[in-house]
Amino acid sequence: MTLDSETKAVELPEHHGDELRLWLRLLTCTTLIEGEVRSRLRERFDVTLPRFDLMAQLDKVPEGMTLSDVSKRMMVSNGNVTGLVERLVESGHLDRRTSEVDRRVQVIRLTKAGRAEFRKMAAEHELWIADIFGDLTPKDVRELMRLLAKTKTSAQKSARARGD
Amino acid sequence: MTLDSETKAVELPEHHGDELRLWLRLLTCTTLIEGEVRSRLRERFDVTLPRFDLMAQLDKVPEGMTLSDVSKRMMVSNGNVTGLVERLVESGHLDRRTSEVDRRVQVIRLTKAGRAEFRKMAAEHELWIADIFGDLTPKDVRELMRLLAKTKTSAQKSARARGD
DNA sequence: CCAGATTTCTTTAAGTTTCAAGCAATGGCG
DNA sequence: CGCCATTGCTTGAAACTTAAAGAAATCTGG
Repeated sequence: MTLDSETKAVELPEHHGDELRLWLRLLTCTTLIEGEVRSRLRERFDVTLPRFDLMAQLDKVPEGMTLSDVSKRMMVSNGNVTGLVERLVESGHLDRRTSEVDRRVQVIRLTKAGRAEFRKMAAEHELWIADIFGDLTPKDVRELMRLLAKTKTSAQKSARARGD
Repeated sequence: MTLDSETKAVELPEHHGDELRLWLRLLTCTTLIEGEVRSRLRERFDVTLPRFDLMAQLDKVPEGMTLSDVSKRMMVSNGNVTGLVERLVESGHLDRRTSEVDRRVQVIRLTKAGRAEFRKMAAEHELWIADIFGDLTPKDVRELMRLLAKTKTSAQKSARARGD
């Protein structure tokens, strides 16, 4: 019966409300900011957030990336990227070609026009973000960075433990 | 020219990269956790995250809420809620009736079955969240709560300044 | 009372998103 | 070489999401 009581001790209803509240607050913050950025992007540049995000990924890598790379970086499904890229190629923002060393692979890059347009948007976007986080002191920012890094690591560990 | 130089001083290209990096990290964290929760909900209960979230809102208010209330709380559009509710009524989780004092208003509540199913899911959900945030100390949690509250206030202020 | 404004919800179109299934190309191994 | 597992991407179905326009009920100021 010792084992039994020990087992019970571990399974006793613990106090997890704080973590739950933290998660809800994290989600609220992100949703709030995301909505704000989304509506500014639409209003100001008539562009959607996913399009902007995709272009942001590509802007960092002039030589281009494969669809899989994009999909991993954006943490969205492959099929999602296929559709997004389709529309961005259609609108002339992206350039897409099949890799010559591996014909399964599609390499996409920003076109000249796409890059120019993105840079313009990105410059304003950065100001919006600075404004949105405007009440935080540099110390707050550092501290949040640190705690979110820790959170990310913790979440990744938990995901990995379950089997990715 | 004093005014000019003062103006310039304000408009000098400032250092906003930190805020941008913070926003990206915040977004990464949330996306990561959201994806994890989403896939556990599907795997374990074959339910989508939006359905779960909607039921979570309703669980807190046994007498029910209007669609507008839900839409505000979840920070999603009205049309979105209309569709979600439709499917959840269809599946027997929700009960919907027209208010008698205002015939524009639809009041929705969890059905008995819906509530029972939600409670079961919520119990496990809370454990997942605790696990996902498992590396954070109680102090980390408190500090994150505080900083995210500040962030939320700042973001709301910025949104309001633009005109909601 | 009643005309216009507002609120609540639905509808529509376009786009985003996931998951699962499928296809094509590659790479490894016997 | 030839099988077959893997990888990269696309497709298809269902769901989710938004913005915008519309319909119905209510409220408000004259």
